[in-house]
Amino acid sequence: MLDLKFVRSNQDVIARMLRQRGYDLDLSGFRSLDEKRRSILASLEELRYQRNKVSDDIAAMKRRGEDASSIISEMKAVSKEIRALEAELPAVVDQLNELLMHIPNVPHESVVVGKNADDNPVIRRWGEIRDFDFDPASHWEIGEKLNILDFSRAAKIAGSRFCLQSGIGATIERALINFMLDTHTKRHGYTEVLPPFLVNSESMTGTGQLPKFREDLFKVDGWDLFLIPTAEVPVTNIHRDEILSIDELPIKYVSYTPCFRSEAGSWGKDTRGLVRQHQFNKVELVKFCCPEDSDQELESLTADAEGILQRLGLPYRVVSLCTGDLGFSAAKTYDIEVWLPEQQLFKEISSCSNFTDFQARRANIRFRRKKGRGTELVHTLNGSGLAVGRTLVAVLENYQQPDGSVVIPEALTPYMNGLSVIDRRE
RNA sequence: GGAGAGAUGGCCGAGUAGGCUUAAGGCGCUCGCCUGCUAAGUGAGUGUGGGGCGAAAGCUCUACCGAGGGUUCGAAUCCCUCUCUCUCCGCCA
Repeated sequence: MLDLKFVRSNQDVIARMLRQRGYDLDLSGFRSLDEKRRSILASLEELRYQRNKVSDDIAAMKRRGEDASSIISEMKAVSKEIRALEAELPAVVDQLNELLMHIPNVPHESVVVGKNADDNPVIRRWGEIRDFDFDPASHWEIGEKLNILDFSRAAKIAGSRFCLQSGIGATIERALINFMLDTHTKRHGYTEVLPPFLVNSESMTGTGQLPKFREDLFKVDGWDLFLIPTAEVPVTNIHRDEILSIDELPIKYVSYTPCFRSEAGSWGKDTRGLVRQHQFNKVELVKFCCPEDSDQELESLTADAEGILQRLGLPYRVVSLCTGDLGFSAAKTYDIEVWLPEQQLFKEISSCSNFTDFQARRANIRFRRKKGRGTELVHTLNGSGLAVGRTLVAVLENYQQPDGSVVIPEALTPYMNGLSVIDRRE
């Protein structure tokens, strides 16, 4: 959510921003709603002032034992007026908030203007794409042959877009999770958190999934609880409605959670394999920092995520999302895309974003500086570090051998009880 | 699930037969003073959101005592509903 005062005095900036993002949003009602709100507030506060003052007079008269009945009946009318205005206000405020909640964040000045993903500039590449002397197989073929991925039984248990991993398939998932958590806690200085996997609607609103993206969520029937689509939701909400001390900043959390997404609107996309599932594991990085540090924190957060791919020896590239491809709450986003040899393309494996104060305003997360009074909103950032399922896809496909076995990256073998090759077992 | 107790500022903690409460007092913090340094002492200041005035520093009004309703001229205080925490009992991985 943007600042009301900012929107009020920067209508032209907002309009240009909406155009660049490809949004069609009518803001014509904003000014009149805003003025209506302020005029109601002005008369309301004037009346309250009067009421407070006269109430003191009544108290004083009563203490002196005087008769106050005529003033009291006078104030009855004032109170009635106050109640009428109080009843009028919420509807106006709600409409104004509704409008504000649907305005996306202002892109960072370094974000290029573009229509869609085709306009995303590639920032850098890392690693060498392996030259296969055979036709590389897809991860689902590899996984089913090795007896570690079982999509048909998962469909029986739960339906499409689920996977059952067994034996080494379960172990390597756990190994990847532990490898990522250890790397981020020991090498990159993050604090590990294990949050609830179900959250209430306030939390979903705080990070922006509600009200706009309800369709993407699984809701628990009969409860105000949703399955989390990403650890970003519970972890960012850790500090909802808090005022942090500047000494605590930056706060860096790493969190493993399963993620649950309905994937409404992506029917027919990535229907096979692990790439797009209703449930997948993810290790997420979340930061809270001072406004002046968030540009740099985004760079280091992205580098931390890249570090995982580098240690696993998986080739990737980093793209910067253009205005047309940028998410609703983000001011700037780097996507890290890993190379998948079977499809011959780079596939998103991490998305690292700076939300500036956009999420913090909605979730009411502030901090106080040592000198100077008042509070400021923190900046929040997050990024996958990494999507575990897609990392497994990349490992299986990039490390496959002609005989159908898969070499385990060196960094991972300590987490695999020393196992260095996944082979067909009887 | 049953019975009881509770929720007050950054923290602790008073305050409920409604009105001199502008939410006492303490801790912490900030800025002074004082003393070789530290500690102690001492003086002042110190919540958040919103509105208005102002170039600004600031001034002023208003709301906020877990959340939401209600009673009243007036609610931290009385009534109702809900949420959460604690104690005991029951059930349970």
